[in-house]
Amino acid sequence: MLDIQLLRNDIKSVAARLSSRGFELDTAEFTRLEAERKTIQTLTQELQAKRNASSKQIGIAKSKGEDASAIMAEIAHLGDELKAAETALAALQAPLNALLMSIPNLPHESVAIGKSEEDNVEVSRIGTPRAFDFPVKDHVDLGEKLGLDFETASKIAGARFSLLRGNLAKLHRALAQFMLNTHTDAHQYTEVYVPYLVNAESMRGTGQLPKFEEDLFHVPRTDAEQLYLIPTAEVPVTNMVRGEIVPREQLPLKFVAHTPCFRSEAGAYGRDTRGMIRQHQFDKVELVQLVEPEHSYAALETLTGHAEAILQALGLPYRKMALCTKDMGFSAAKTYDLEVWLPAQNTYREISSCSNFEAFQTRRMQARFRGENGKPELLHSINGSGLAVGRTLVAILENYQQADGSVTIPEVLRPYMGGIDALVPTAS
RNA sequence: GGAGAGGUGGCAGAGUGGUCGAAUGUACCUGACUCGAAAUCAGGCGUAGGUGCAAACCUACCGUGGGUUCAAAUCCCACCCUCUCCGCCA
Repeated sequence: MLDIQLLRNDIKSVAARLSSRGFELDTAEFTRLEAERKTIQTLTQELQAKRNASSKQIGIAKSKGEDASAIMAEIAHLGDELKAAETALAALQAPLNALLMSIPNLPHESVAIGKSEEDNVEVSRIGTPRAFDFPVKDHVDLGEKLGLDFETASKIAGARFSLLRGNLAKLHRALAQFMLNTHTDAHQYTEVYVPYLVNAESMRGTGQLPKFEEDLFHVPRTDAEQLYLIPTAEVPVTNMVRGEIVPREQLPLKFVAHTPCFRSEAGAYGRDTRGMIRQHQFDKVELVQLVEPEHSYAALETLTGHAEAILQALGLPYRKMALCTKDMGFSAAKTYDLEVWLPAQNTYREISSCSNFEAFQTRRMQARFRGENGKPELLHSINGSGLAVGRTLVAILENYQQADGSVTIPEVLRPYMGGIDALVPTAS
């Protein structure tokens, strides 16, 4: 959510910055609603003030045993008038608030203006894709004999689910463990274990609601509030500070969580249907930081570096992309995507997305700290995948495959794998 | 699942219809005393919003949402959450 003051004071430049990301702000509508709101709010408050003053007089008169019927007669008509004003005000504030909630974040000034993902800027390219002297297989073909089973998953649940067996499942677990240990030990994040089902308020806090309801899995309950399956650990972790005023000396807050993520992929029919690139359920290790505003862009750089450190330790070639205005998510002010090399697709594919949301999320959730002057100020939130576990597994399979269909296990993962150095295909 | 208790300011805790945005304590800030500190004394100390150049004034908020009333922290209804005991349970 943007600061409404910004819209009141300088809606033209806000609209200009928003149009760079393809969002056309209805400035006429906002200005109209806002002008009406001002009039009606002032009127409402005047009526309330009158009522309060008179009620006080009645109270004083009665406590002295005097007759208050004169004052009471004077404001007898006030009730209906006030009720009408309050109703009118509420009827204005609802659409005003809905409009405000539907406006995406302003892109940071360093973000390239673009029309599509074609305009994203490559910041760096690390590692060299390996030269293969045999025809490369993709992770589906490789996985067939290594324990990757889509048929059974689809029998159990349906399309866009996967099932892992044996050492492949263990490798998946090893990746998550390795990432968690690296972030807690080397990068000083606090590990948290969080709910995978959250309430609507939390979804509003991080920006999934009200606009992206169709992307979420719902869990209706007969005798209780509806819950949602988390699409990313960003939701429960960032909402830890919802409504809190964090003591300044505790900042920055740095959390890491390993959770499954659930996405309906409603708008993705037909895209990435092969393999485990795009699933309804996948695991992710998520990094979240809550920092003072002046440090948030530095924090975005270091957090992105923490995600990169995993790719580097695993020896996976990747590139770092600075997303252009059009390709960024709704809540982000600036985003880096990390894209890992997938030899079978002969391309780089997103494996991590690291964003600075500035105060966009924390304003919605009123997550604050006490600034130098003692006044509460909004925190900035930053998060990023460090990394998506399923896609990392895919990258390992494809980049570390051997001619015989086996897959070498990267050095750093072997301690988590009981010392074995390769996944070996089954005979059949 | 059954029975009960309760949600008030950073914390504790009073307040059952009227000068209550809320006593008191504590924490915190400022000042006085002190060489300094402690103790003591005095003052200050919630959040959001509106009008205004400002000073200031006004409005809302006592778990959430409705309702009754001239007036609600206080009465009524619904919901959410927490705690205790019993039962069940990974």
